[in-house]
Amino acid sequence: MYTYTPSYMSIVINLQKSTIDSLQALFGQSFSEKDFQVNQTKPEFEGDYTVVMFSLVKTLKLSPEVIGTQLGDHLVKNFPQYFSDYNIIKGFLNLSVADNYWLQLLQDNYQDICFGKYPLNNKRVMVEYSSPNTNKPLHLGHLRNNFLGWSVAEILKANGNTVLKSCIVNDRGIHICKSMIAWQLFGNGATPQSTHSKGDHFVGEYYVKFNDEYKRQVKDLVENGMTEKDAEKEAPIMKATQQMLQDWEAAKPEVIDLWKMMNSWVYAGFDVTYHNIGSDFDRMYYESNTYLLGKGIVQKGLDKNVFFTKPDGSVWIDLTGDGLDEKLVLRKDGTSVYITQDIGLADQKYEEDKIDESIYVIGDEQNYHMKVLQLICKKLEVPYANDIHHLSYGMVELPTGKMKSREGTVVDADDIVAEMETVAKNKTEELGKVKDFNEDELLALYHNIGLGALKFFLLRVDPKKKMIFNPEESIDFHGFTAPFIQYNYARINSLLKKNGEINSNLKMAEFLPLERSLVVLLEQYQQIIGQAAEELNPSVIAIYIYTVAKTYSSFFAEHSVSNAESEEKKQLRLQISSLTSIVIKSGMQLLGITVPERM
RNA sequence: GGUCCGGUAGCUCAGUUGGAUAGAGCAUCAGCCUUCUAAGCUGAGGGUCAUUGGUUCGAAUCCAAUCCGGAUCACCA
Repeated sequence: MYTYTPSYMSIVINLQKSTIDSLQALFGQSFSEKDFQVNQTKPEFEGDYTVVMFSLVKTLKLSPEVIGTQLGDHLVKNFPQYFSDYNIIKGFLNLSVADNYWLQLLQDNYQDICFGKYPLNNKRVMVEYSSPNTNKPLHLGHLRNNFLGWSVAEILKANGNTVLKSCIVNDRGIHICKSMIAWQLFGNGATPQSTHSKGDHFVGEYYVKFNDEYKRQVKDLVENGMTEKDAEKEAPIMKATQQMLQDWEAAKPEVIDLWKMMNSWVYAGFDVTYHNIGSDFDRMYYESNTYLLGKGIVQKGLDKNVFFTKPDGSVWIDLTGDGLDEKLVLRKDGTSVYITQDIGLADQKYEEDKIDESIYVIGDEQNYHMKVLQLICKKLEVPYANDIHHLSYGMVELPTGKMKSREGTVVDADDIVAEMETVAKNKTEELGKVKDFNEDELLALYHNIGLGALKFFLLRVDPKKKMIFNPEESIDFHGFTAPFIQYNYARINSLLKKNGEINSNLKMAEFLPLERSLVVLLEQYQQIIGQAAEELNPSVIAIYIYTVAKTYSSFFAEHSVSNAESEEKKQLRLQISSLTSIVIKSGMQLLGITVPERM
C-alpha cells in the first residue's frame, strides 16, 4: 500500500541485489528477491545476514552446499564493499558484512537527527481518530485509540507523507439526550463551575444517573406486571428522551440551547484531556453537521442501480453477493443512517482536502461497518474507493470483562494518567537523582515518564489484539517499558555531554560483538519505519526501540566509553552512542513519547 | 446459525511472505554498585506453540476438522 524511496540503500536490499547478480553470473538464471530468503544470522553463528539456500535447490538442481560455496565466494570477491567473509552451515549461507561498511554508515549518520526517515513524497493521508461521544468522558479504550491514531500519523509522516489528523465528534443522538434528560431531572441547575468538576466528567455523571433511573423504572414496571420488553419501551424517562431527540431534530430552541450548553461543558473538559495526553487535530467534524450528508450520493447510486428502493420507500444495498447482508442506507422517512453519513463524510474529505489515503482508527467491533463502507464505495466507483483503510484495534478490557460507561465500570482517562504521574513521582523521589530540578522541571519529568509508560503499555502490543488491563496491578516501569528506554536515553545523553565533540574521522574498523550488534540494529531503523507504516502498526516501532535500548544497556554495562582501550575506540563508541540516542529519541517520538534529557 | 478475529512459559506479550536449539518482560531463585545514571547488568529454572490429521527436505507459521474465548450480522452511533 505504501512504497517509498529510501534515504540510503539498506544492507538487506544490497544483499538481495548482489545475490541476484551473482546467481545470474554463476548459473545464468535470473531470480527475484522472492526466490530466496534473507534472515538475520542467529547469534550462535558467525555472520550478520544469512541467505537460505533450500529454495534455490530445486531450480538449480545442485546441493545447498555447492550453491552456497559458489555464491558466498562470488559475493565476497565481487562485492568487497559489502561482504568480507562467509560460512555455510547446512543450507544456510552466513555472510559477514564488511567492517568498513558499518564504519562508513556510522560516520555518515551519527549526527543526523533525520536518520532513517524517508524524503517527502506527494501523498496526502488523513488519519481519523479519537471520535468521542459528548455524553461521557474519555476512558482507557479511547486512550488506546488516541495513542494509535497519533502514532500512526507520526509514522506516516516519517515515511514522507503529508498527514492530516481528523476527528469526528459524535455530538448528537439518543445517548446525548440521556445525559440531557437526567440533568433536567436531577441537576437542580448545577454546573461544572458550581460543583468544581471537569465538564466531561460532570456530564458523564448524568449519563450514569440516567441509566440508574431507567433501570429502576423498568424494574418497577415489571413488578407491576409488564413484560421486560414493554417496560424498556414504556419507561417514562426513556419516552422523555426519545421526545427530546425529536425536539432536537425539530430544532426546538430550548432543547438546542440545553444541548449547546452541555456540549460546551464537555468540550472544555476534552480540551484539558487532549492537551494533557498530547492529541490534536487538523480537521474537526461534528456529527450534528454531517448527519445529513450522503443523501445526494445515495440518489446517484439509485440512478446507477447500486441501491434499490423497497415498497415502503426505504433505500437498501444488496451485499449478499459479497457474503454480507442487505444494508439500509436511507430510512423510509428519507433520513440517513450511520453508514450514509460515513459515505457522505468520506466524499467530503476527498473533495475538500484532496487526500490520497484515508485511515480510520476505529475499534474492531466496527469491522463489519467498515467493510460495508468500503464495499459501497467500490460499487459506487468513487475514485477513493481503494484508499480507505480501517486501522482496527481490539478492545481494552478489565479482568472482569468489558468496560461499560453506563455502569460506571471504566478506567477514566484523566485518572489513569494522573495515577501514572504519581507513580513516576514516587519512584523519582525514591531514587533521588534529580534533586537539583525546579518544580516545573519535576512536573514535566513526572508527566513524560508517567504518560510515556502508559502510551508504551498501550502501543507495544499488536493493535488488532484485544488487551486486558488490570487496575489492581500498576503498569510496570521496568523491562519492556517506556521508562527503561527513557532511562537509557538519559544515560547516553549525560555520557555525550561529558565527552564533548566527537571525532568524525575514524580509520579503525574493528567491532566487538555488542558494538557490532548495535550498528546492525541501528541500520535497520529505516526499514522498521517502512514496515510500521505498511502494517499501520506502532508496536513494530515499540519492539524495535526496546531492542535497541536493551542492547545499548548491555553494551553500556560491558564497555566503558570514556575510559575505552584507545582513543579510536572511544570515538567509535561515542559515534555508536550518538546514533543510538538519535534513534531512541526519534522512535519514541513516533510513538508520541518524549524522552527526558535526565531522569 | 453465517462471517470475522484470537488461543505460544505461572502472568503480559513477540515470533505466522514455512528455515538453524520457539524469544522478551513481569514474577521466582543466584550473583553484580570505590570506575560513564543499579529505572541497570549477568546467570538459572520455567513450553504437548488449544487438539487431531494433512502438505514437505523442513510447520508455532500453510490446509482440513474439532474444542475454547470474543466481536459482529439494528430503520443505534
